[in-house]
Amino acid sequence: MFVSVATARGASILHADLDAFFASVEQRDDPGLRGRPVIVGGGVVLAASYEAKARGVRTAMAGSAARRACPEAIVVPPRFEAYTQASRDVFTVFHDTTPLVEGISIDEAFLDVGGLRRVSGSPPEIAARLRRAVQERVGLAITVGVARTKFLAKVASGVAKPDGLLVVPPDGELEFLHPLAVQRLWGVGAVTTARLHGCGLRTVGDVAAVGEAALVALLSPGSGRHLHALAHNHDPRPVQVGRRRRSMGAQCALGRRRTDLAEIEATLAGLVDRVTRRMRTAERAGRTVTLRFRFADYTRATRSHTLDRATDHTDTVLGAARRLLVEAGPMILDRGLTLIGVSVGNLDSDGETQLALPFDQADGTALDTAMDVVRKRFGGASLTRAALVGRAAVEMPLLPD
DNA sequence: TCTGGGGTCCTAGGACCC
DNA sequence: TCTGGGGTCCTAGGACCC
Repeated sequence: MFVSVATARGASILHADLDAFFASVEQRDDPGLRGRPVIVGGGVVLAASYEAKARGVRTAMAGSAARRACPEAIVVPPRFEAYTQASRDVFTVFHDTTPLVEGISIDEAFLDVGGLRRVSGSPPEIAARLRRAVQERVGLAITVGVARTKFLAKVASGVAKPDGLLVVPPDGELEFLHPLAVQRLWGVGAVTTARLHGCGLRTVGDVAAVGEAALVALLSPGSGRHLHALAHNHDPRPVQVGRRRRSMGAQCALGRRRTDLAEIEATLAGLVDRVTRRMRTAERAGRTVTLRFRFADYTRATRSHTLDRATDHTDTVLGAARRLLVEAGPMILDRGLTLIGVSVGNLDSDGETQLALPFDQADGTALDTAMDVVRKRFGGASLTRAALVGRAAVEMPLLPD
């Protein structure tokens, strides 16, 4: 594990987000699709080009509804290998910009460029150069938000889409934030939006004007405090380098036809094989096997079992999955299974982890700060080596006791 | 309109231990 | 015989994200 500590000054966090990613890759690779409404995916919309979005097509919309909204749309099947490669190419550009990159998903990442001012220029300059580099080297449009915190940088890129750049200056944060709709807050989805609207809270400013206790009472302790902090622009989370996934899974929609347990078991075996192969490739092992079910009425259920020790063996995972399936058998037959998934969680961490921590003072205290954070986060882990990297980062490999 | 295939994090209750 | 508080782990459900 490594820990890096970077100075936080000014608006130095970038949130870079590719525009309509899957659809943009399709338009890049097939000139005949450029400028036209493109839908990726058949049964459900995985991605829509901006031309299709302008006609009301939305991600996750049912394919039939999308075709009704936009009959002239060109529907193409997804090419996941092409998207994975494009993502790798874009992340190479990110890593050429700064070592402090936190990948969020296949098409977005946070970059901390606070320590690069003397070498590479101001964060807005770096952001503009990053956008040009992604366009020139990968052929894709990317939107970048620049702010003092991750949350604001993400909100900024959301507002700036598509193909935009938006800088939120440190002295203009609340003026930017408070007029926005509550849905712009990270973690506020349909359910929370409805609850807030029910109380007459429609903008971030409205939420900020309500006390934390009221938000906690309305939502839950966790999300109430979270929302209160964001509305008041408190987001101390650092850019974390090298976060590893905590679970790996695979799932398969079965359609509405009746299936028997033997058929489901065969599907499950295929899913387990897929997941454990990926685990072995990634050199990860896990302990908790979870089955995920979705039923004809779109209700869901999960069943899980935690093994004594972590494994990546197909047969071990399959054995646990089969037992869970048998236990769930009556429920499945009763409610009509339409989707089955399996995932393995509790993945051990056997490699390097990097944290980037903001700190206010010069390099001497950076190390102390980092060690405090590491002790809190990793408990018994001990620091074995520390090295200064550049002017603003400290890297420390850790070994468990 | 009738829904894919990935993931993350939070909450809450119960078992179990000291 | 009747009784505490705190902590961790496991399971299940749910909201949310891309």
